[in-house]
Amino acid sequence: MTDTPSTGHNSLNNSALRAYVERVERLEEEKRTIAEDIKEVYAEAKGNGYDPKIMRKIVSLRQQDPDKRKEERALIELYGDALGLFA
Amino acid sequence: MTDTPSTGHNSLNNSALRAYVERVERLEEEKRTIAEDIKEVYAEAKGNGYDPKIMRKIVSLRQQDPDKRKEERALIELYGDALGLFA
Amino acid sequence: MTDTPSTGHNSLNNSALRAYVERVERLEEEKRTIAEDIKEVYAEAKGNGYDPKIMRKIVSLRQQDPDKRKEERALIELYGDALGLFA
Amino acid sequence: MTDTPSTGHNSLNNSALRAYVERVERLEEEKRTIAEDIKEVYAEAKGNGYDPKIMRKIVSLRQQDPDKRKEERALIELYGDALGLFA
DNA sequence: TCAGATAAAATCGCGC
DNA sequence: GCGCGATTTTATCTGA
Repeated sequence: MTDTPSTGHNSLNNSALRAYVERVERLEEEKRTIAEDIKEVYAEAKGNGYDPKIMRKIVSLRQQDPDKRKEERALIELYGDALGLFA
Repeated sequence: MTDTPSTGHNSLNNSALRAYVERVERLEEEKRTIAEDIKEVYAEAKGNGYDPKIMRKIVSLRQQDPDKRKEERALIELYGDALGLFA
Repeated sequence: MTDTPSTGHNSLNNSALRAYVERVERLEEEKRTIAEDIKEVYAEAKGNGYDPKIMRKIVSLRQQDPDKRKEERALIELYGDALGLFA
Repeated sequence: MTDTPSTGHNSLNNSALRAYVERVERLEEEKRTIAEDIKEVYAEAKGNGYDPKIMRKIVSLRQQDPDKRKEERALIELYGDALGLFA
């Protein structure tokens, strides 16, 4: 009495569930691989004297819409100046 | 033989465990309360025309060591310029 | 020409902004303190043989509504069995 | 007419930096795509009556080492019973 | 081994 | 109301 393809004495379609779970798992595996690749790039860059932390910031800045980025920069400047942050 | 209040036949000192857990829970409750207070401050500020997102950045900038902050700013400038980010 | 007595060359009411930011900072400081207290409790518990990771799970389980918790448990059981997870 | 490979009046090798950043960006883009695919799978599963939250737990359980998983389960049981959590 | 940084997951709040 | 995006919390990993 394990799982029988036909009957399904519970309300689950086991094969469908299994298929979904396995698809997710394959995709997660790919994602993990890519994440490792990214780490390697940063490690290599670090080995050549670049600061990975700064690089990460640059990457995230480049992903922003230029206009939004400028506007945000301006606001930070404005608020920061108001508090003497950059004095 | 299940668990009787008096004997304690498993390896756990239940009262000690319970005390730890309850201490954590009280502290977590306090933390939650404060987190809500913080949200309220931002909400109030927003109601008066301040941008909460920018305020959060300002708060986090102010928490950094000024020297570190300046150095990081300079590096971002350097890397960003090298890539034409601020052009 | 409201806010800053002397200069006021920008549209910000500096004192209001400063007040908000400082309120947030005080609250953040309290939150940090409490977070440290929580860590200490776990560290002490660990020193007495309790597993902090498990304790965290227990704390989060206790925060859930009992009915919800039971329902979720049942669903995990159901899905897990369907995939032979607990075999 | 912007960055000249030869002169380098700053300490950065711009092309090397640019190459690293662009490699990261390509990989990040792939990662994002896969993350979206994963969301789609969960959405589709949800459309067929499966609970995505539970599915995520199942996926993460399946990624654990079976022995570790059993041990953790047992500990949660132990601690939970000690606090009357499952009563 | 422990703290700090990074990444993942869960939660929350907004906009459609 | 529901998905989407942002924030926060949790867990993992690295380096001291």
